[in-house]
Amino acid sequence: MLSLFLEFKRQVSDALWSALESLGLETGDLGLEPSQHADIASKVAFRLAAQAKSNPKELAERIVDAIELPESSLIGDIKTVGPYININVGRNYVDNTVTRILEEKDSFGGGFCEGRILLEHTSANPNGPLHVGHIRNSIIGDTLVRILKKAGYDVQTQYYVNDMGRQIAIVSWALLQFEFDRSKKPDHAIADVYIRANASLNADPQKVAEIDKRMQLVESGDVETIRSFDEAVGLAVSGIKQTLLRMNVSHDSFPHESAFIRSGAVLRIIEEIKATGRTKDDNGALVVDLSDYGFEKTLVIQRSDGTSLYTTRDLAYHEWKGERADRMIDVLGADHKLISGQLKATLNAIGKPEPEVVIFEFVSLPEGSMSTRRGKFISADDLLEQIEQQAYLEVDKRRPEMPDEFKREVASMVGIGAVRYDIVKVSPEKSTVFNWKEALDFEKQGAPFIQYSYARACNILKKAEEEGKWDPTQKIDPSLLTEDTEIDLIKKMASFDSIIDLCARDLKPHTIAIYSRELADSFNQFYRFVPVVSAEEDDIRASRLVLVNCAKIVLSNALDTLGIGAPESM
RNA sequence: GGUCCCGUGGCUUAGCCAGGAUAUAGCAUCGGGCUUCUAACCCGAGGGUCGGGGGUUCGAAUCCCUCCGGGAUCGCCA
Repeated sequence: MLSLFLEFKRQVSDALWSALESLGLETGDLGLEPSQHADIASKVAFRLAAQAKSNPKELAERIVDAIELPESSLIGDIKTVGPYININVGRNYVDNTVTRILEEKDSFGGGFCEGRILLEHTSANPNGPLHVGHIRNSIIGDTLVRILKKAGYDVQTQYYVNDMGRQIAIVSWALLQFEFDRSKKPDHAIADVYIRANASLNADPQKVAEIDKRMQLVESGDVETIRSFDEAVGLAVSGIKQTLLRMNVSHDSFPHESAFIRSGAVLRIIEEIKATGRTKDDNGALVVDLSDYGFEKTLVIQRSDGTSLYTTRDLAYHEWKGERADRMIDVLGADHKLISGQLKATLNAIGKPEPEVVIFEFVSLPEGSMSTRRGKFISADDLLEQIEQQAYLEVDKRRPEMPDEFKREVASMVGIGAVRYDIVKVSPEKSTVFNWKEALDFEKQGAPFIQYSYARACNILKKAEEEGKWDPTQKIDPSLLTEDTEIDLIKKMASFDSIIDLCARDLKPHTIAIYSRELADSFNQFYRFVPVVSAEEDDIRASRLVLVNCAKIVLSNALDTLGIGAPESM
């Protein structure tokens, strides 16, 4: 079903077009935009002033005079303010919104897109635990998944497992050299031996030959080497999965790079690229010329020892994905900008569909960039542990009378929510520096603010129910909702689906984070100024209770889209 | 050196792609509000050369050029 806001916008466009037509004016752009002065505003008078041989202010008035509105319009009033045409929604829009939220409940806000999407995110090398840089990928990726699902797409998520790269050769070698600490979470124990192995390889460069040997063996299918790679990867991935699950992130499948070697897909795609005539031999390595795509340097797709590279296997992986989805989306760190551009160009050159790539900039530490190899990182597990402890203290302070189980449950929701919100609220293209003080700060107007609004809505309904004042089946009249804060809240809720639509199109998840905060803000305004349970008249109380129920539904949907828990009490 | 991203009050940040009405919020600071549905809330105040300069335009945080600062990257790592 079309978004009410978009339907309103369409009606505004229609009304303006026909008004312009009656005035004999033409334009390609009505200059419609949301505005702080109206629900939507048009700047069209600026553009057409010259054509109409008039000044913008006068023209705006003439246009508004020429507008005719049908009886059932969602448009309320149209006014000029100087050269601007300000359009507000009408009662129909407000009433429809309430009705629609009650009907659609959990599904309110989406369902207007269709098609299959394969979205890849996180895909961190299994050489240690996820760190605070990786989870920016996970959180952006998972939020996008939730947005796209909400929009109506059939979304499958994948974590592409590097089980053949140099790092993994080092990890599997490390497991033979050093003792693996079974008492630790396996991804952390893997990092320990990986860091030791790197130090050892640095100290004695002759050992590097052993790593090269292992890479050749694994690619040629040596059973024992494959087994040892698999063991290393399995240990790391099992730990990574636990961390992701703790953050409400899950993947539908974990395709392994090696599968594309063993299926022969890598060799096939190399042949396809060769057939374009773009390849040449460069000191024994096979390289692709992408200069016509703007890449000065060639792309290596086969080493001089005949083994494949990450890029080659990634090409085969994307070919496979392209055959199974209408849209492919990859969430990648800024270090992948160049390589993903080359990947897209190569796919294009062989006539295959290209992925849409969402790039996020790095999270660094005050002392510099993070590195698993050097052991310079803050693990996601550490962050989650600390933030949940911090959250527990906050709950304990505010609700000392509640049982420990309640406190832990809320602390978990609030802590995880705070981490997810803090990360997703910032545009992906901003690079950030991790800071413990800020990461553990609950005073910011972030996830807890939104969760608290939800809990407040739940509490009102609970209280009304206890007093026998709440009957969810009762028919109400939405037109009794006339307070400014009530109308503002309803309008804000109405725009949820247009935000989902925008996010699904632009792949910018921070928009939904900002919307959710604004929604909570609107609810808090309503909460502050309008009594619900204690409202004097029965029919007004009933319609306000319905409004609270609507807010509960939309807040819950928004939180769900952010992957943040919605506590009924906190 | 080339290429890409970022630069908005003390700090964090929206708006920029599709240029227009007093530049968005939060934190911090200062002041006010709990006998009324949980104050993880609400109200108010101060605080901004939108990195610098130039250009396009009736109009630039937004588009173009240039410089400065930060991040990323520049074939057989991923």
